[in-house]
Amino acid sequence: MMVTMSASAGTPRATMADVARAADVSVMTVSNVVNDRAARVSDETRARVLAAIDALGYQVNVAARQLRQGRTGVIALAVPDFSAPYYGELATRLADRLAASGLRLVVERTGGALSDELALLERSRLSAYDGLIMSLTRADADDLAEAHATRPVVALGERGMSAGVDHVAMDNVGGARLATEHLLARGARRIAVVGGSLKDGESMSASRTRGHVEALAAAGLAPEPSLVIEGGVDLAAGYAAVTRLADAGVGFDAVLALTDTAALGALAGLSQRGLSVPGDVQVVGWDNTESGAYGVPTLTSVDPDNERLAAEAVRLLLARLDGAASPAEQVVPTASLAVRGSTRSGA
Amino acid sequence: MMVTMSASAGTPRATMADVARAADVSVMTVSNVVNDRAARVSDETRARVLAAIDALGYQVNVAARQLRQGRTGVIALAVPDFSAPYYGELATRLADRLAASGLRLVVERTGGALSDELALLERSRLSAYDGLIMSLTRADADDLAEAHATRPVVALGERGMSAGVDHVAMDNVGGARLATEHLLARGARRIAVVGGSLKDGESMSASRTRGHVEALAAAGLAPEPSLVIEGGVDLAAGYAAVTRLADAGVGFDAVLALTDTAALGALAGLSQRGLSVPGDVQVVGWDNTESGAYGVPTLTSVDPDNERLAAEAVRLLLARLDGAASPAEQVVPTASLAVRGSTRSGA
DNA sequence: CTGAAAGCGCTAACAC
DNA sequence: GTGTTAGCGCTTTCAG
Repeated sequence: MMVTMSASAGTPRATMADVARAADVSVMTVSNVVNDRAARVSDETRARVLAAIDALGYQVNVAARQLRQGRTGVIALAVPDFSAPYYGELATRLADRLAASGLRLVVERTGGALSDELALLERSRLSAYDGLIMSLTRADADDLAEAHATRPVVALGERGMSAGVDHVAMDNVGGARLATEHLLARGARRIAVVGGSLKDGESMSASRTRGHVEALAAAGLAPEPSLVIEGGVDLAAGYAAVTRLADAGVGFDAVLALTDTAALGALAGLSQRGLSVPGDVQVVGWDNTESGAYGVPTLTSVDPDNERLAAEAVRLLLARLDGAASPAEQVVPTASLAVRGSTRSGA
Repeated sequence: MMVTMSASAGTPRATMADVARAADVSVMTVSNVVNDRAARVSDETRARVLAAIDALGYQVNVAARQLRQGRTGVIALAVPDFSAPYYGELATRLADRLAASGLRLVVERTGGALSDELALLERSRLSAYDGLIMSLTRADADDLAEAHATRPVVALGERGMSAGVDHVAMDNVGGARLATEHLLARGARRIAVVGGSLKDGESMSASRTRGHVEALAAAGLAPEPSLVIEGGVDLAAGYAAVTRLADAGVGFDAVLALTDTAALGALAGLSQRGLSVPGDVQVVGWDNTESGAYGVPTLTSVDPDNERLAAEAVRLLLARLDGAASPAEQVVPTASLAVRGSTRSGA
């Protein structure tokens, strides 16, 4: 361990009043310079003010500005979990698009509990942002409506919601049908659903499982409950699911994992058990992440149309920031399938 | 697309004055209730105030509070890139530890450019946070010192810095030596360094490459420039590096990738080329991420001691928030090697 | 083009 | 226990 010079937190900041004094103008003129209200200040005054700003190292106090005008220029993205690559890719897409409108993105973690998701909506926290994009897993329409958010909120992802909140949803049922049809066409007959749930409802797990069951039914097959593995959709869950099935002697010839992350965990588990993909077991993931595209083997995955999801979320949010008071919209991009090496070729 | 009820941004918020009026007390009493200054308000008054708060749906205005007391309870983590799993895991560890001290973590992206890293340090942006943990790639000691941050800053990661800023560094040279010795002991003789650089300096690439070269030298081997692949350390870079080497007919029997992400890309590229790991080519990554532990095959990786990195970063930051004016510290946890299936067993 | 006054919502410091 | 005063740093409004 090395020890070097002091690391104190710096000088007390200069205020607009300090700058005004140094430049021998009023604070209002400083404010006009800082905010580029061009028409309102002469070139020569501006130069003097800028020099003073530079000399004092002045920076505006965002808290004061926000208190006065109520805006921050920052949008928050709330995700259940920092670690899943999908959310990282989502954040990247959103940040790029928002930057084009002069807005900054920061990412918060909700922890995936209902109470955490609602806490973010409390005005006390939301007020630090101009708007919120929320990747929901627990909260639903009624929760959001009750929360009476004071800033525009766009819900993203899983749940079928209908009321009061702009929502960019995923094509959960359609995507699961596509994936299942693809597997059936390639000879799979016993498909394990990692992260699935046979419960009713609009949760991500339930609606994707429903799409899967519909596709089975269309092919004259009945779902088998022992192949629907409830639990998480992270790496460990995918790994554990295939390992447990194999240990229990439950036969299966395909895996539909409800996230790419779970699918990668399943690939690891299958490899560990000496099962080949796609020879012994075919695997389909969900989200079409880059991490899946670089899997071994490369991962066939449901593509929820990530670019469109991001584009719509930003469009809806910008419209609200612009003051739009139109009814809430629900947008559901159509899912497709990105076919790669983890499922067999040909039909 | 569906259209439902209105999604306006909600009611104008109630202020403390509104609550005070409703409860027939002063704003100061409301403030005391809201901030749990227990001793200063009777149970009966408190109940009345809480009822009013509930009835009006009051929430404190954080901007006003911040303007007054200068603190926000929020710590920012700045990372070059939202997508790399390593940063997600880092954010998770930091958020958990900070939560134990009642602090919230938000994640910002710097984009990995020097100007972006410095922009975050500008007081105008930093003032929204009580402190900043910065995963540096471009900025160094002098840059940070010049930035005169107004809040405590802890630098994290790659660069060897020495002055003025608390810094939790990685054991770049030591980790690279360990990894290289491990590969040499298992029979590797031609080790490709993905993301490496033979330039001088303290950059992540340069210092890890230096450790690698030192280990080669200790074994009486000379580095071969054609095996040091400059460029990125993401999935695509790892994939492209091994693909190009194979196409060019440059023989290699091992890969030292400077991140797990690049290593996973390399695994994908090797698999695609029909090369077996660890039979034909052994692979070592860096960061010891969960994503590597679930690779196919599971990834041997340099473990920078992630838990300790997070713990030290939080410890240093909390000390500064507490007002510590001690000299800047530099902490360098010792790296170790997590040995898994991508390198051969035995010695 | 420039400035003075008022106040955003809150809390520290001090009365009572 | 509770209230009063003052002011954090900025921008809106209106007067010059």
